[in-house]
Amino acid sequence: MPTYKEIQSVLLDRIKSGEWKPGMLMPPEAELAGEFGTTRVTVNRAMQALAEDGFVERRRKAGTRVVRRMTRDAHVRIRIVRDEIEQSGRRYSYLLVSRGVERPPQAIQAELGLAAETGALHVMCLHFADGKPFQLENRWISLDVVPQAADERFETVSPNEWLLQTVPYSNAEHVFRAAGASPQETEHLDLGPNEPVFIIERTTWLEGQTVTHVRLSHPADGFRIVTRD
Amino acid sequence: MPTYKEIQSVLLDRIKSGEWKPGMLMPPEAELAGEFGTTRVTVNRAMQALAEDGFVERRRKAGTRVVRRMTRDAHVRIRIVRDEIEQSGRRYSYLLVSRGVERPPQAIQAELGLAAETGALHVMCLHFADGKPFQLENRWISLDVVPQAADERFETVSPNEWLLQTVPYSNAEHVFRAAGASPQETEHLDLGPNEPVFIIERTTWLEGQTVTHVRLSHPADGFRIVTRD
DNA sequence: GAGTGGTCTAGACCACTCG
DNA sequence: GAGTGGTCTAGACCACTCA
Repeated sequence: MPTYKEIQSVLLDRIKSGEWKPGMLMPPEAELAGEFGTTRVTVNRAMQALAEDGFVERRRKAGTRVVRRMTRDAHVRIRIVRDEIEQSGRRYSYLLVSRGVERPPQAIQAELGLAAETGALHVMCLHFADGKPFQLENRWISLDVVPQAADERFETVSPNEWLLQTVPYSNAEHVFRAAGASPQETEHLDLGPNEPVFIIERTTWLEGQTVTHVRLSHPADGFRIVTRD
Repeated sequence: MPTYKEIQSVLLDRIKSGEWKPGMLMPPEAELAGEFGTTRVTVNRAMQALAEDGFVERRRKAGTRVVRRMTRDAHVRIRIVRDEIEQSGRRYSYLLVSRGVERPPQAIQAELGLAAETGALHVMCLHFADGKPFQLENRWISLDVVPQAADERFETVSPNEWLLQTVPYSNAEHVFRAAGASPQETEHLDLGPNEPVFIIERTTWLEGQTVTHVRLSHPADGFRIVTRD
């Protein structure tokens, strides 16, 4: 008697091998239960897992179809920058560049959902790998949502790590892009003017309220994002 | 009687609100089943979903713990370049630059897992948005794994789309990075020398065999990757 | 050894949606 | 209306692993 994971794997093989082609209707659960000598519930569990993984689409009455893919999904795991540097065997160091409450530029203000007059905590800092600038962190924190940040100096703990401790389960959206180095990036990352940088922008919210917006800039050589799956 | 999804959502709220903090042991399934007035199986389904989403870790006898996160996961959906351009309301066009069987450079040879003497199909082509170069596709295809590719001219269908039709459920690994434009990119993408480009490199395999390796280069302005979740 | 999660069965009812 | 998936229950046995 196969487990649902074995069934899942067999069904996936049939999809990958082309026995069941994209767009095709798969047999109903009851029929597969008969074939595998198991219950419908077990087959159901297997097919739900396939649906979560994006291989099939299921609708009541309509049945289960192999998905026609016009996209590729990839998963990215972004580590705390300190761990990323240390796990690659390099020495990590940290430098606070500036910290203060300011009125953010309009784009950031909109992103944070702030009223026109409200200030936010602006922190800039640098992360080094073996003494070389690795990442410039340019961050705005909403003091409405995280008032505790006002008491934190960020002289030894980076806002990145502090926020992950303080607001561990916020949601986030990331933008990855490339650009020529801005004057600020040129200066702090020790680059020539307009040299390529890799930028991650992240906006983080908790229960509908924006917590923070950050721009993480990296010299293009020595930084890459690798997906898993 | 709550459904497992309702239970999942209640448990997630307790985690997000900090009632159950990172590292904490959660009550056993049997106890929660009592609390929710349902069966252990239903609670189990809810907690398995939380585990798949990365919020908790479960071990027999040890119980279920809220995960201590030092990472952030993000999901990326990469569309076929034609869809990406057309869905943004721009006109898509395609140009084949070159196509032929060649001995690939060593790095690609290793990536494709080819013997030293073996050739592979090398295709270069361009994707335009409103007549402006949007993406340079530089691809190597293993003829051992996809012999049908030898008969395909790629004059109107890009290798990207052809492969997605032909080998729809291969696995892939992506690398995202930034760089200054190479001479080739400078020429085809209509850039100045060393202007920033955003590069996606993708290696694709099917049942342990490498199908293809591709380098997709984009002018940095006008290209970004946005994550979902 | 004993507590915890992993999974199965058999039967049931419900919810959706296609024709 | 009828076929399909979504989910629950009650009970059971097993697999792991901590103390």
